[in-house]
Amino acid sequence: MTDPFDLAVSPAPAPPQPPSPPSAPAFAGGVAPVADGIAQLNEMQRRAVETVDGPVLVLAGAGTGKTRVLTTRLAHILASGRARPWQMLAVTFTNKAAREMRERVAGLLGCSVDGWWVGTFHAIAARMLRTHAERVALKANFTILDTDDQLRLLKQILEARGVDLKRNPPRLLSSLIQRWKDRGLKPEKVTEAEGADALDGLALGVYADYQERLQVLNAADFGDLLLHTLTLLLAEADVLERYQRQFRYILVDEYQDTNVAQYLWLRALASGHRNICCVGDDDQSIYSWRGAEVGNILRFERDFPGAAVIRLECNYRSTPHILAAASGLISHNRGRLGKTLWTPEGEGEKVAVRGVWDGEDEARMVCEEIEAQHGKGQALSGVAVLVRAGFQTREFEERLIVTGIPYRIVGGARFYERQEIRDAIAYLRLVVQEDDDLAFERIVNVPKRGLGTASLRTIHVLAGQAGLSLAAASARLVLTDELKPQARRSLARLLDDLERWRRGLATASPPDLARAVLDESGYTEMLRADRSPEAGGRLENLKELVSTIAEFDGIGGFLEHVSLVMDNDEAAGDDKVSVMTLHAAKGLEFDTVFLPGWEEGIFPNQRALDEGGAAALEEERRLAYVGLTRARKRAIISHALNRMVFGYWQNAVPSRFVGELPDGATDYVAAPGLFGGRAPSLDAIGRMAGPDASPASAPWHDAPRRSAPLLDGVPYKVQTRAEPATSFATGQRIFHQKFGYGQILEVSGDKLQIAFDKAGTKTIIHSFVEPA
DNA sequence: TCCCTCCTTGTTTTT
DNA sequence: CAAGGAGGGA
Repeated sequence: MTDPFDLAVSPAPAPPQPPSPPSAPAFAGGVAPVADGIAQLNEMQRRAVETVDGPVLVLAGAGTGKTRVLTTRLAHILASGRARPWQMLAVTFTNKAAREMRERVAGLLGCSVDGWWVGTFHAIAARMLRTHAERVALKANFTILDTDDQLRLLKQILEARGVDLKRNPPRLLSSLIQRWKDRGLKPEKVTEAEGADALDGLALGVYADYQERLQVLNAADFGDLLLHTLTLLLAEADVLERYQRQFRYILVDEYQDTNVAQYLWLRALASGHRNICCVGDDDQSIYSWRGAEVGNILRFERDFPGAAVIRLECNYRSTPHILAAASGLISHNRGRLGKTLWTPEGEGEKVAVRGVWDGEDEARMVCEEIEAQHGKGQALSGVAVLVRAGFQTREFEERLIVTGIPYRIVGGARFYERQEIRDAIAYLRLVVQEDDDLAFERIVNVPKRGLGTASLRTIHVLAGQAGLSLAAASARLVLTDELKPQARRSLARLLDDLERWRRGLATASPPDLARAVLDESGYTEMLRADRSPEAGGRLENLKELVSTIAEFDGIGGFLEHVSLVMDNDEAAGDDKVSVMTLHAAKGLEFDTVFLPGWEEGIFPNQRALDEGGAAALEEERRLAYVGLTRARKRAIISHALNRMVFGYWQNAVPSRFVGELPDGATDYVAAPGLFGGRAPSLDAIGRMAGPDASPASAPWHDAPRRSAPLLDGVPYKVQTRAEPATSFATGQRIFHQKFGYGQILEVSGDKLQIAFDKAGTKTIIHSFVEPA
């Protein structure tokens, strides 16, 4: 196995940067509020803010004011005149966190933060990459692929290799490739042994093909944003130097969630002045499945010797009982740095643990409790239902509707991932960049234009042979008789439309143009004609999309936003109950938190356990810890005894986590009639769900999937047909697949006038013809 | 080419 | 149980 850290940057032992000359503070108006802000901090927080130079690692437990420290620190550095705004780099993990940081800094300093380097890893990487795209053989206007594009591309590659898609689903390949990228490994960096291991070497080959295709398409996926930027920094000394010099201070949020690529990226940038401050909590590391390395926390002190380590342990959020429950639970984990959270608050309610009959009962119990709380004056916006996996939201949603409690599903099917939105975006992408083959494929027959697989194949063949984009190949094909008249006509129409819209880029306002595209393409009409229940909502979504575009400078800016900010920042202002996954809840807090589905198999999730073993169990436990620590006043855990899984009723064992909660902090109540009216002993639960308990694996986990025998397929090439055209002369006899034999009447460029013996006279591109 | 039906197959978590 | 894909018929 490769040690990814071998990629090390030469540590460029830059001279310790002298403290910047105390220039006039850039934010005269902001200095006083910043001083105020600092004055309100506790001692540890203040140290974390004021230890400005050199490497700093802040271990911040849940609810200890992490975000506050981060934003105050940023503001403090600026207000003290050590750096100008563009000399600060602040990276977060999620868009939500980035947004919050921007808002709070803007509030603190009383100025706009537009254009500052505050954002997610991906957004910042994209920004750097656009500036230096040509260094990694991309053009500055490269497309950022979404998951859907990625899968389609992989599917094409697999098909071209003749691989059985059922045994090697694109999703699996995608995640393997993604994992390599997370570790900062380009195809040539993956070691032989590891490459050969993954799907008998298939995966590595596909990875290489995939990267090649992305290059040709002038596209990058999410992983590439980081990977290419890393390449940039490691291979282009001048680029590295430029950014090292520019970013005098670096702040990193949610540091425990960084993956290897991100870590190397940070280390490269910080290796000169070493002014890097990372804030994280090992107990809240819940993204290892995405390549996050908690080890980065430990590595930090090694790579930045002399780093100041500051612990924030005073919790301002939760009651002692909630804190005790969370601490007790997390203490079952072995691999942790260890923190002791304490709170100045008084007693409060114990954590409620409820046993119920089944999922329906659970939803009913939750809704009744919400109504009761609401009756006592609890705002609904202070209530959250946190589930392990997305599909669990459904039964709550149903019950909430019946009960009439306003709610919002956070993060569910994200706005920009909906089909109609993607289609619309594909149209816009194609208007902006006609070479975008993936967008072309997506919309060429949506709405139906009679351009099915056969026509598309023809287009592909020509595109491959002539090295053209699909749109360019289509433009040539419509001048010939290669396609059926009907297909040819509608393809021509589509190309005309695109051309006209493209001209509109200069003249029409972005929203007007988008509306025109949707109407004139027939997309809107298609939805109107659709009688299915979703159609109405889809039209609504498109309207919303069009109005969103108005907020951006142009279509281009909008598309960048769409690719990177895939969440919809729903107005959180309304008084609604939030329903979301535990992952989505990280960084949030609520008065009342419901934690349903604490059952073996669901939480901890069986699949995670099967794949990740003991380490995965600890991550599940951290997830439980994250869930509990979201609660300010009240936490209600529940488990059902019967659960419908895949259409079958299964009886469920309470989660081992229930048994791990410290007795004194919890209050167990079983629904009347369960356990003969008495609570089961928590010991018993612990025993039932203990490490030895291995509940029957769900049916889909039975046997490890066997990989298909390696099909030594044709190496993937854009070209699907071999020979380049031979030259043709007037009068020559030729043969055509579809039209049969004929004689060439005229040669003009790559087009031939041919009199076919049976099919009449037609115009054909020479590559479809062979000498008779 | 498109539509319908049957069948399989699968549910983490997200930039 | 659902959704999505494959395959067959119009």
